[in-house]
Amino acid sequence: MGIIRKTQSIELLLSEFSNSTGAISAIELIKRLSAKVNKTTVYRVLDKLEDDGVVHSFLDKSGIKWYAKCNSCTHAQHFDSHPHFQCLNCGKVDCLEIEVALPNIPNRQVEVSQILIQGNCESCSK
Amino acid sequence: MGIIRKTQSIELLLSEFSNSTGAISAIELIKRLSAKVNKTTVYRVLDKLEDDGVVHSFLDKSGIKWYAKCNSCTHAQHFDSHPHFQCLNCGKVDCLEIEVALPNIPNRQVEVSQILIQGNCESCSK
DNA sequence: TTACTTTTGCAACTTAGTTGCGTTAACAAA
DNA sequence: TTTGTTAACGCAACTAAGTTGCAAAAGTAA
Ligand SMILES: [Mn+2]
Ligand SMILES: [Mn+2]
Ligand SMILES: [Zn+2]
Ligand SMILES: [Zn+2]
Repeated sequence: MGIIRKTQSIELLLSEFSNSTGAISAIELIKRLSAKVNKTTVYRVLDKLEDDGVVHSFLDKSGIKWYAKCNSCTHAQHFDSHPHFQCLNCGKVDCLEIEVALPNIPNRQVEVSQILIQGNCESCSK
Repeated sequence: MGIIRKTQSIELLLSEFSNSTGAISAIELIKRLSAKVNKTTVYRVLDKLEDDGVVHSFLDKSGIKWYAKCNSCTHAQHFDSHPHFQCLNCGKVDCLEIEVALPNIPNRQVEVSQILIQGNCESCSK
């Protein structure tokens, strides 16, 4: 079940995402909002936002959770199956709006795929 | 620093890998060897085997660590950058010996990429 | 306001993995 | 075969991300 009431915590989380282009880790959000929102609430709100198609989540190489805004997802369907890029220098993570074509895999039915690419971002590759 | 002495724990870990075609999670290895090897040792041996190019590791969707045999890697270089496949039905995980061509990503230097594909394996897709 | 129900904070818990340290066991040299 | 060196080990305690249960607080519609 998604979001039903417009509460302060939800507004605060949403404004973090609207002030940001890239992805934000759950840990970073907890840190940023620590004065105003409890970490349990942060996790719970993120869950609900994801459930509603407002944000999507993925894990980085060290297994921690990141969230980014969705473009046109709904409670019924998530379309965000794009790769994510993590800069090995500055740590920034963002969504790549590109399609990666997976070759056919013999005898296997593909349902989902997650692609994490690491390297140097635009600002860090000079 | 990699493996220097051929100890019992190392032999036991190695035999788990030689008796298996797919990947094995650290947790599963700890469970299987719990009577003979301490979990700290399991983690430390896996680290060293990876360092020596004997196995490679990756995280699954829930962030837990899996290990699989390498083909022709060494201490100096890991060549295993293939995708991994996890069956959503039986949980089995294995290496896919295929190449996935990533499109060029504007303004970014790609160093590494990790691809986890999920779906139904050969035995589970009937 | 009131009544109802969702959402929140807090503390306690879970789980995968790590660290420090004293003991054990490889293994090379004697 | 014994001995000395030190890598590897077991154990207990710890870390860190995320989860759970429950009582209190805050939305919302009446
Ligand atoms: Mn994304
Ligand atoms: Mn592999
Ligand atoms: Zn960068
Ligand atoms: Zn299967």
